[in-house]
Amino acid sequence: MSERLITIREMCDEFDVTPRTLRFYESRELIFPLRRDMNRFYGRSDRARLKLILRGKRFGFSLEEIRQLLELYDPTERNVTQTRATIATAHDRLADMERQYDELATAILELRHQIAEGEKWLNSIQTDARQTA
Amino acid sequence: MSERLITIREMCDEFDVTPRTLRFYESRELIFPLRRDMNRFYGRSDRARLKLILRGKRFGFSLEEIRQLLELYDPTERNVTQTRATIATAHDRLADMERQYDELATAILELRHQIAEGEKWLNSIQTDARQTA
DNA sequence: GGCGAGGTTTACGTTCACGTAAGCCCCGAC
DNA sequence: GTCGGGGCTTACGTGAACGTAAACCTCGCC
Repeated sequence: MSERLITIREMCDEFDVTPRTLRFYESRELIFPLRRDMNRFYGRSDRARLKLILRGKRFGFSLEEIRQLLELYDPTERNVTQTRATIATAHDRLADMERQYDELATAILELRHQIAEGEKWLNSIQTDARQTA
Repeated sequence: MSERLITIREMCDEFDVTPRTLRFYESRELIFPLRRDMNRFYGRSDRARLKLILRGKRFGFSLEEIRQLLELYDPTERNVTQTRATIATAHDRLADMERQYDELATAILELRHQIAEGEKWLNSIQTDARQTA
């Protein structure tokens, strides 16, 4: 299938990150670009993983938590006991995310309400100004 | 109404944080406990604010972003231009949260799928073991 | 009256997730 | 040939969000 490999710069442009960030993620074993004479080349899998990494970060997960989750998405040389552990922690993360989902719904409603209140207050001030004019 | 004031220790127990954390939030002007002869006493407002702070943190917001949001929830001496700015950034945060809400829904579905795949794989291994036995 | 528990300030230490700078290699252009 | 551009490693710096230690005060209690 001749995987389309891209350089670190193309990767950075595509995902809006710095080379330092990609090398850092690699050092933490979150991505595994192909190394050819000292240079890095990123394939489809690396792009998929980076996408998941950035998404995980937006949800407030640490890189270590994300690394554990990535093991689940990656069907490389699975060991049974290892996979069991991965799935167990994945269940925990899933529970976290479901809790966060509900909380987020509540927070969004409350924030909308507060914004509406604030705007109402601003309008009342405007009205006062017009009346006293 | 004789507001029920609680000590720093009670506050810590109620929200599972350390005294250091509460003092730190105070130094960053996120909460404003009453000071009586060198001691801190927390009221209803402080508890409400701390709840919002901890929730904001779970969503990945920085303390500074949270501080700005808190201004919206707090109707103390509002200035018009100030409130306008607060509401503007609140709209941004709201957009962030709505994006995150949608992303989270997708991520949850994908994670559930991956967990199911992992469990299916584990079962297939179990079956192989039985068959080869 | 001493002392332990709980509060306070000040200040340096720590972890995470990178930023930034120094120094080196290699390659294509001028 | 050299020179700039891009990539590499190594290593120290940084901001956020606290942890932790030192040194103090004060209150209730035996």
